[in-house]
Amino acid sequence: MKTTVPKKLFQKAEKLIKDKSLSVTEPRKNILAFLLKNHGPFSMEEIHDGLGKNACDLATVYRCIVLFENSNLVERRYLGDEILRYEYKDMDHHHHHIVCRICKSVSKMKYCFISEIEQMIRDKGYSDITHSLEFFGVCAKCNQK
Amino acid sequence: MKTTVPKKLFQKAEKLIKDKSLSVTEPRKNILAFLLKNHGPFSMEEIHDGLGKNACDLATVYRCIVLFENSNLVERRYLGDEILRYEYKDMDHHHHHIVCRICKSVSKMKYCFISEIEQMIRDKGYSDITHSLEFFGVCAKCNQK
DNA sequence: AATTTTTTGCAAATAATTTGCATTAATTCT
DNA sequence: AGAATTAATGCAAATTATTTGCAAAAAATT
Repeated sequence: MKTTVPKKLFQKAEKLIKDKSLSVTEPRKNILAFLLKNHGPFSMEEIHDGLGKNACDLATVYRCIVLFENSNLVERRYLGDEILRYEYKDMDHHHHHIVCRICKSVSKMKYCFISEIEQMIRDKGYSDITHSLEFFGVCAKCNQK
Repeated sequence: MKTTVPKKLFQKAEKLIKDKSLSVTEPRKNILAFLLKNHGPFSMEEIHDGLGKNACDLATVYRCIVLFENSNLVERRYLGDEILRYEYKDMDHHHHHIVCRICKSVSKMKYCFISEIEQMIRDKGYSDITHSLEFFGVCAKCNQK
């Protein structure tokens, strides 16, 4: 991954962090800017590598991602293997993923109509309902082989 | 957990294992019977403990569960924390879960109408589609406190 | 600019999962 | 059914992933 991140995204990252009243540090800016640039989701290691070596310690990635997750800036994804991955949580673009079981490619799915189910759950007395929805399959390319 | 498992379930477990042409061993029977008796889903440790001490080694639980998963006898669940859990995969009773974010209680949800989405994904060239769908919220009890 | 508070890097600790291998158990083959 | 073969298990050790303590560095506050 390891791509150059435009200055604009650093500024956006900085603003997002500030708006959550978190202190703005180099590692945090780098990590969030990386996630703004690249859709992911990425594992901790992938994020660490993506920043380029010596950007910050892996332990710092763990700490920042957990912080971002608690601040609702980052969303954790479970994609069927044992690795947890993270991506920027864009409130305006709720979506899910389709993961190929063979090549592990991930493609975005913007459709999601489970609000009816959520309403049912709300009727049972639950509040603050969220969901996790991912699809798995064998993609067209892998089917050809 | 650690409940006594009726003989009938041991026999059912044995049959299920045999039908997948896997060798039938004590640990495998115990583990599957435990999952037939208790809904779960359970972590590796919970399964191990549930069998009663000295039933088999924890490493054996890992090996058996992975085997069962590959044979489609057991289903892996991601419930929002970092622990993966497993339950018996009853082909006739596809379902999902609602997890309370506070007390972690898990309740079953038999509703699932995402076949339309799966069709869309199929149209994109994917095959063998499955999905993972879990809901999270704060349950009625926890809301009272 | 100085002080206080928070975060980071590094190393070490912990926890989770996997593996090698000798032993034991299950299956297969007379 | 019993011997031979194959596969699974237990145990310990190795590996991997994640977390933590603490001194140093950086950010926020004054």
